[in-house]
Amino acid sequence: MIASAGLFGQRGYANTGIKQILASAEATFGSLYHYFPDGKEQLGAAAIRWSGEQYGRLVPAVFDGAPDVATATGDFFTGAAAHLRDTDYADACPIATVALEVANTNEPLRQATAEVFELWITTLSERFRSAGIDGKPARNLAISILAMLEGAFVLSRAMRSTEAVEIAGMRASAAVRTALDGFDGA
Amino acid sequence: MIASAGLFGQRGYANTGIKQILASAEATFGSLYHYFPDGKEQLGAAAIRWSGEQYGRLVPAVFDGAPDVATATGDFFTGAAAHLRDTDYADACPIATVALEVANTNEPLRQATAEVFELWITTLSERFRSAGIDGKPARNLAISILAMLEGAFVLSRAMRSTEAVEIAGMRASAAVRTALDGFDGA
DNA sequence: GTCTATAATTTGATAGAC
DNA sequence: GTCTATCAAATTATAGAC
Repeated sequence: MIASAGLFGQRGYANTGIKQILASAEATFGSLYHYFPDGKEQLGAAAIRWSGEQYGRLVPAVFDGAPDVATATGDFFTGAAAHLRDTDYADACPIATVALEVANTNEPLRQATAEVFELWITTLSERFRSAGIDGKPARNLAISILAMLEGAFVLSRAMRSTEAVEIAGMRASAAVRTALDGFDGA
Repeated sequence: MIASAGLFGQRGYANTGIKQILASAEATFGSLYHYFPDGKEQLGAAAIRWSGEQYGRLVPAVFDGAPDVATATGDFFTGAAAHLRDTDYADACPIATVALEVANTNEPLRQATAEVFELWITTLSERFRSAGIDGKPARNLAISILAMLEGAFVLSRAMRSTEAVEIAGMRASAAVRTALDGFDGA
């Protein structure tokens, strides 16, 4: 599972072969089709949901240790930039590549990615609400920040530079701080 | 070319077969390999660059008709949201899907996507500079806005809702307006 | 230059031994 | 439950007729 999730996230769904996954996981066809009778698609959906839950845990991991949600948001982007560098720009969002691939070609997988994004948005929104931001503005802020992160990942991976993630991180952090100060609720 | 660019953009590189492209373009193997001797990879690189140039033309198309660059930025996102709806969430960024797929698996194609992103950033930056924003802040603003657009595309396509693009558009427009007012240069 | 037929390889999936 | 051998289909690419 962890192997397939990693490969799907880095290379995409269509671009990752079952044999490649089996080799990476040191598993065989027999065991894979025993646990996933519907094959690649079922494995893909499970990998998406597993990645979504794992990556979502970064939110408490980062936010619990920060003095406030604006700082935490900045820290999240800083950490993402470091991880990008450490993995030679391979590890960014674990589901974005697949999400774009399957958006109009595979409805079950598309639903899995949509559920994960909704989970992340909800998780972030609750953090902002706990910090005193109203419900709707908190959700909009969460969507904005997730969009900045996802888009910055696209640019940073393609351009092999953390510049985009760093710039987006500063802007995201500033957006949260502004919302905290009550001057902006968009 | 236009057919291959459309398919690559909507379904990704690995997920789009040559036969599918030939059928969609009503062409044959003979003509394709006559113009693109190196096959799919060469076609992919050409499609990325062609898409990049075409999509880049939307910037003057939108910005020339707007009263100021902040309004133009908002208009761009509004237009993108409408186009998403019109195409059943198939048409968003023409190169993002491929960019993520190839970032760590195909260096020639990765370079093509990086060049396109750099072109778009430059194009946007010049618009902001013409509006009176300084060089470095103008580039950072362009990167931020492109990241918001790309990320919002990911969320909107996966969730089949224009919500993310609309929210990102408001924030992007506001960011440009703030930069114009000289209060912010990040 | 354009076409069809085919080659060579790889893909996801299955069968059946153990 | 796990393995290997194998299948049928699809993939990119090429050859050679026209």
